[in-house]
Amino acid sequence: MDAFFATVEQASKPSLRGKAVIVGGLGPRGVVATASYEARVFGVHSAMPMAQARRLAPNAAYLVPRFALYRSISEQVMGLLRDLSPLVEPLSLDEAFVDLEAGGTAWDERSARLAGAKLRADIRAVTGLTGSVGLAASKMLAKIASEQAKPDGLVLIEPGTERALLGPLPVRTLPGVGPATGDHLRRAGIHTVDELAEAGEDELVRLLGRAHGHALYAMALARDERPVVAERETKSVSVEDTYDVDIHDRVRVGAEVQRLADRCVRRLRGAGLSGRTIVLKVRRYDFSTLTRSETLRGPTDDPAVVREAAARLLESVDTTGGVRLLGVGVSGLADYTQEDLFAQAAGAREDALDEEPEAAPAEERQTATERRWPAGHDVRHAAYGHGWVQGSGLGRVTVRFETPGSEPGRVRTFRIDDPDLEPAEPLPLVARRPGESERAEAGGAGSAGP
DNA sequence: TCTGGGGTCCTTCCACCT
DNA sequence: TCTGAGGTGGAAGGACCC
Repeated sequence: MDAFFATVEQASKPSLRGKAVIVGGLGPRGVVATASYEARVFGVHSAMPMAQARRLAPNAAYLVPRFALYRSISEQVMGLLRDLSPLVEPLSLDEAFVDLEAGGTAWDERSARLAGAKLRADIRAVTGLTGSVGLAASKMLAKIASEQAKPDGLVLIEPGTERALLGPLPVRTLPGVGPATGDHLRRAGIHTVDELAEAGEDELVRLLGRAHGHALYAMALARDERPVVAERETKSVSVEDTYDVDIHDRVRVGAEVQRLADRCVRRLRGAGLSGRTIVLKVRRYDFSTLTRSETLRGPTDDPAVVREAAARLLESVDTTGGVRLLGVGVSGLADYTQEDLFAQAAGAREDALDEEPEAAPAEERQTATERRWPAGHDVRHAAYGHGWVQGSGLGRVTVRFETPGSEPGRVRTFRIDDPDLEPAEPLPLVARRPGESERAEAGGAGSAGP
């Protein structure tokens, strides 16, 4: 999908179409999750600090992500992919590999192009959004082709042309070559994929280590035999929070770790999992990050056990100077627990989790009324109907009244405690016609969160 | 300028065992 | 009895991806 989060927001908000839209964390330490193509013209891109984005594109629309909505649209698209083949490997909410051969698509250029074109048309019909398709003989090449196809295109790499196509490209084009590896190679005088291949396997292993060196050499020769894997087991579950202001108070740090442990266990249980290794992550005031971990005798999903382990791990960490991020994770996962066998926790197994619904820390410092109006979220007004929050502050909330199918709408401002105004569910991006398929129904606003 | 959140995989080091 | 090799598991850190 093209600039997925930003495109969804433009589709649901007519006044933002053709405009610079930036989705991400809006706090003082937020970063850009997705920038619309209009915003990229100003130099804004993913992972950029939000403060920098605001300087580059001061007039862009800034919105917080609505993951529940993105997830529901993602499910619609993944459904279309599974219509093509049983072998679908999702990479993220907006990207997946599909093994067309396993789905019965004939192994020739024309059939592949037809399948890709039909998919793009289906995605547009079902979601109203554009998607790009890369067709090639391997996952690496399909990925590169899809990058070249963006936005709203289809690129096919013909068998036999792979090395000629890859050769002149910068090494950073290859998946797995990030800033650090890119720098490393540049210092060794390697800039293009051709130069990577010329360097030879031994040299790459010497430079980058065994696994990375072998893998990169194979990719430079356009060799990639990795199969499309439909089911991937989860290996770890973790939660983390970056705080708007560094935390210095050791007691508060301890309390935050306990909250994170509870949140992590809630996620763990939600997935029907338990785990043996508890990991504490601390990012200090100077951005140095350290982790401490402890492996239990058996897997647990007991909040008390995870809390205790996290607290023990925290004891070995110096937090003077302040912490900007805390995280708690569980790995070594299993789908059973051994509490009964090993009695990790003395005393009764308590389920304090359900009793204390907790708020996200970024929201914690806001008042209850302010918290109801995050920028970009949907609302309904008793008199004016459906709209979305354009901004709020100083006791006021500004709402633009429009829907995915309407013309750009008008803006009105209300008091944040206006009784006629309430949060609303997102509307479907594509109007449903009578008798439309189950999938469009299931993927619509119905399953999206508040 | 000042760096999110949720993951995966790899490397290095160390302890322990055979 | 001492020493070394090699495997394994855990801990910690780093790179990368979206």
